Amino acid sequence: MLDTLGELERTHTCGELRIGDVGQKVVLMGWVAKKRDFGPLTFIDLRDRDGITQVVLNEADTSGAHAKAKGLRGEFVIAVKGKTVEREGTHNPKLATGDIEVHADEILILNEAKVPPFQLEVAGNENLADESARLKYRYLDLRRAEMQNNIRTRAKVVTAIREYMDGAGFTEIETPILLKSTPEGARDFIVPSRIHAGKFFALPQSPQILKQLTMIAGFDKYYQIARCFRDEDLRADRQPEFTQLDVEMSFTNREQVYRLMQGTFNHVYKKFDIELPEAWPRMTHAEAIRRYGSDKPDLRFEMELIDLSGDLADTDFGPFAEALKANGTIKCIVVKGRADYSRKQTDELQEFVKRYGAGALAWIKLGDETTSSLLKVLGEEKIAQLAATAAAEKGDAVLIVAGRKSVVAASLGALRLEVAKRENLIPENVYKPLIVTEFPLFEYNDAEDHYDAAHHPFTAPMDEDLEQFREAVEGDKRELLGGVRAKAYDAVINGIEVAGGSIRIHQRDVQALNFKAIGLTQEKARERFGFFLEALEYGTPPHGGFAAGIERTLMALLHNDNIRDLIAFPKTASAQDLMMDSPGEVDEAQLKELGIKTFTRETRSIH
RNA sequence: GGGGUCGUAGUUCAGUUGGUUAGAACGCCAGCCUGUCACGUUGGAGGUCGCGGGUUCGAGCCCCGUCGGCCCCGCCA
Repeated sequence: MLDTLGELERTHTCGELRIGDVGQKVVLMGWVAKKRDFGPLTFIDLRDRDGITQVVLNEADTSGAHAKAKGLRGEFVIAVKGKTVEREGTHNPKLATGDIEVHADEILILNEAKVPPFQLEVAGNENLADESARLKYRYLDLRRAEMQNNIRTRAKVVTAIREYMDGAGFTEIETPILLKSTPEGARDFIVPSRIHAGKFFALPQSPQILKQLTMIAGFDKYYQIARCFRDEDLRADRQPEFTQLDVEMSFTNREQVYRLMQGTFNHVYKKFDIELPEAWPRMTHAEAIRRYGSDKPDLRFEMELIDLSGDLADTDFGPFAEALKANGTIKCIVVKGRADYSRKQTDELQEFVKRYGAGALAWIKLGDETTSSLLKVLGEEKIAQLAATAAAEKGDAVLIVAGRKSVVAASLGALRLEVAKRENLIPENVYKPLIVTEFPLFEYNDAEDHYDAAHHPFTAPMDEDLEQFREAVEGDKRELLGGVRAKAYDAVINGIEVAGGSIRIHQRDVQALNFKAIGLTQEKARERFGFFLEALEYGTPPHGGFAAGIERTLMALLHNDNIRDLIAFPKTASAQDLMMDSPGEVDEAQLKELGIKTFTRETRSIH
C-alpha cells in the first residue's frame, strides 16, 4: 500500500543542503538512485532535479523507517522526513551535499517503479545504454544528471536571449506554424486540412518571409524563438524540427547586425562565465575556403591548407596536370610529427577523403628518410621543394589532394578536422568565435546546370558587385554569377555554424535581377510569393537580420556533438520518435475526410 | 538515393578456423553485514544470438535478403 503525500511539503531539494544546515529538520522528496544496505544500517542516495543527498536509516534510532527502507528499490519515489547532520564517517567530495546526510525518522513511499530497462547511474558514458533504448524510454534518460543539465542549460540560453533582445528594444512576434508550401529550399512538411480537403498547409522551414513582412509592417526590430521544420535527411547536428532565434531589423547595415549577433552570443556565454571577445575576428568566405577548406572553420587549431599548385605548374604527372588544366588545384595539410603514419593509416585517410570526391590522397613523410607516394613520379628534388613550400619539418607528414577546387577544399577541410580529432589537437574548453563574411550570392548547381540562390532569393548583393551582377544577368554572362558576393554572413564558434543571415533586397529592380539569375520568370515568382513581392512595393525599409540555431549554440557551448542530447524529445536519424512510435498511421475515415489517398512504398513508384 | 558500422542476458560487451552445455561485468532476486557512497560478501534466476531464408552432418560465426540504431556523402542554412 502506497503512502499519500497529504499536506506534506518539501523543505529542500536534494542538491541544496550544506554544512550550515546541520541541525535542521527537513523534508526531501525524490527518486531512489541507490541503496546500500548494511543490515541494521541503510544508506539511500535520494535524487531529484537538483542533485543527490544521502539519507541514513539506523535500526537503533528509528526501527519503523529502517524496516520500511528494506522494501525500497531503484527509482521508487519517496518522501523523507529527518534531520540534517554532519557526516560521521568520511565526507564525500563528489557530492555537493557530501558534507551532510539526512537521518530519516520517517519514509513515505509515494510510488513504486519497475526495474528500469537500462541503468540510469553508470560510471562513464561509454557504458551508457544504446541510444535507441534511451530514446524509447526518454523520460528515464532525461532523469540523468547530464540530460537534466543539457535541457536546463537550454532553458537558460533561451532566457538569456529573450533578456538581451528585450533589452535591445526588439519585439517578440509569433508567426504562423501553418503556412503555405514554397517549392524552393528544403522539402516541406505538409499538413492537410479538413475544411479545404485536398489542399495543404506547410510547416515553416523558417519564418524568413514573415519576419521580412514585420519590417514592412513597421515593427523595426523583430525577434522570435521559432520552431522550424525541414523534411530532409538527418545528421548528428540536424533534426526535422529545431529551434532558431530569428531576428530582423530595419534601417540597418551589416556592421550593425554583426554587433547584434556578437552581443547576443556574448551575453548568452557570459551567463556561463565565458568571455568572448567584444568584436569577433572576421574572415571572408573566400579566405575561409582558401585557408581552411570550410565556410565554418574551427580556429581552435592551426593546420591550414597550403597551395602547392605553383610548385607543380609544370608537372607532367597525370592526375596533377589534369587538375591544374581544368582550373583545379593541388593543396595539402601538414600533420606535425606523424612521419610515422603507417601504410594502413594513410590508406584509411585516403578512404576518408574519397567520400568527398577526392581521387586519391598523396603523401610525403619526412622521417629519417623522406618517403612519398609521389617519389617515383616527381623525383626527390620536387618532393623536397613541396615539403619546403608546405613548411613541413623533419618528422612531419604532408597529405596532398588534387582536383576540382570545391573537391580539394571539401576533402582537405574535412581531413583537417579528422586528423585533428585523431591526433588530439583540439584544446578543450576553448571557444573560438568567428564571423564569416561575403558569402557568394549564387551557387552553381551541377546536376541541373544553373545557378541557385546560395542563401535565399531575397539576399542582397554587395554594392561593389552590383555592376557585375547586372552584366551577368542583362548581358547574359551567366558564368559571372559565381563571382557575385552577397551581404550574407555566418557566425561560427569552434567550427559550428551557430548563426547566419543577410541584408535583404528592398528594391524591386534588384529583386527582379535576382529572380532572373536563378531562372525564375516573372509569372513563376508571382505565383510563388506574389503577396510578398506586392508587399515590397508598399514602402519597404532597408532591412536585414540573422537566425541563430539554438541547438547548435548549445552544441558549441557544451562541446556536445549530438543534437539529440539537447532536445527533450528528439527523433532518430531516420526521423522517427521511438517513444511515441511516430509517425504513425491514421484512420481511413480521417483520410477520407481530408480527401487523401495513400500509397505504400511498393506502389508509390508505379503511379 | 548511396556508402560505412553496429545488432549476443535487463544493460555494456567477449565469443578462436563453423563443433558438443553461449560467457564476463553491471543490473535483478534472496541471505549475511553498523559508515558506505562504483559498499563488501554468499547463493540464485535470466538467452528466439534483431528477423527471414540458404549452405552444411552441424551456424552466434559463412552466404542472400530484410528490419532497426549510429555516422558520413547526396540533400538541407
